[in-house]
Amino acid sequence: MQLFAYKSQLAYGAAMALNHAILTALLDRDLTGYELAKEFDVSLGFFWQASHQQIYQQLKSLDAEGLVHVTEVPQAGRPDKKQYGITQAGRELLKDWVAGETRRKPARDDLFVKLYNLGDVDAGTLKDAVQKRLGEHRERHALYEKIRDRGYSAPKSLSRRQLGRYLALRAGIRQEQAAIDWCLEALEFLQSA
Amino acid sequence: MQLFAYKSQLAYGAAMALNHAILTALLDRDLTGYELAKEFDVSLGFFWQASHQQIYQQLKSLDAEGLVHVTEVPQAGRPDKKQYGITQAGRELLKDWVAGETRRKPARDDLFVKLYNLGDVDAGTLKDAVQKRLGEHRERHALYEKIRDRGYSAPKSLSRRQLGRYLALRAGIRQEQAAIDWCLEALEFLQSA
DNA sequence: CGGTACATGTAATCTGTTACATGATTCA
DNA sequence: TGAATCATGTAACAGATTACATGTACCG
Repeated sequence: MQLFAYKSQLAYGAAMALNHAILTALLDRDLTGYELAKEFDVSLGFFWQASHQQIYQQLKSLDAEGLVHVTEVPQAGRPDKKQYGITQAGRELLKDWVAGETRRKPARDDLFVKLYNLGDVDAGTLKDAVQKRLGEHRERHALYEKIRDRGYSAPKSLSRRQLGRYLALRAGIRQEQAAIDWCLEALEFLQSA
Repeated sequence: MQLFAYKSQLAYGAAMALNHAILTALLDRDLTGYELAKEFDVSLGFFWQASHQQIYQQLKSLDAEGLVHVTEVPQAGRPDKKQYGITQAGRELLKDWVAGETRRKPARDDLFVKLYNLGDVDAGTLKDAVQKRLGEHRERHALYEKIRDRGYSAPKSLSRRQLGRYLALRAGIRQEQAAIDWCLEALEFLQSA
């Protein structure tokens, strides 16, 4: 019964879900739900976002499946906390997942769907949306570069573990740069539209 | 009661959903569910993907909300079809949506989460995943360029409607190019890891 | 006194995916 | 005969979002 539930949810090659991201975060060190939520606001969260509500629910089910273990830590003055760590079963599941199929998530960006409406709406509205997006991409790009400068100044001599994170960061930097370039191009066209 | 349901689902500034993409597709001309599904395999579907199952369900609820109208077209020899068109209410809702907030979808790409596992798994596995991804991006990039060459050779003299589509396509081209460049960079690093 | 950080959760709803289901026509 | 195209759907489930809920400690 347990086995069946396990198989159906997290079998080899299963689609990516928050579960795998949480287990990945726990490879480094044991974390509380709260700390995990913070991790998903930065770093890993740049590539897989999740809210604290989602995280607490997933931790419960990961625990039920034996993929993480919990230690309750009583605290004076503040709420008790639960520290989660990855189990051997969790590590094995992660490895299988990494070795399995990697599918691209279907693209879903409303800005581009909105652009399909350009013939029927005020161009200024869309120009503003692109302008706003430009700001967001610039901000994110700057953040990524800051992280790179601080922690990855010598990419050729990184540990395997660090290299993975560095490559993900490089992907982020390139994505943001491409988005910035596109916004500038689009704004030029929209200027005269 | 009707109004309440309408408000809660598609109010001004509401989050993007398939509904808006469907209404956008219907701006051009009336379509059947089947044709919409095909549209979501190309063109609009590059920026907002959807399966036929989802589309048929959404069409039903869009009809119930008066945002589209249906004409049943009996056919000899093949199944009858239902042709959908956007209503005035649908057009207004779309306009409000375009004018409303445009939020970035949270990034969720399992490839990058997998890279965080590089310290604990065989590098070859991840190299293969990046290699595969490279092929997908190259294919998609080539497709976008083909579409551009065929329909948008003179971008400076496009109609407003065409310009919107062109800019979305340009975004796609830039995204794919950035992804290709990243894959090549990553492969070089993973070669020696 | 108000805001932020710490700390954890439930419930309802919405959205998307996968599996299942049917049936004719055309082309190789 | 078998695959592709046309044509439409239901049901179950998985995953994500939003709203709601609670309470302490510390800093300004």
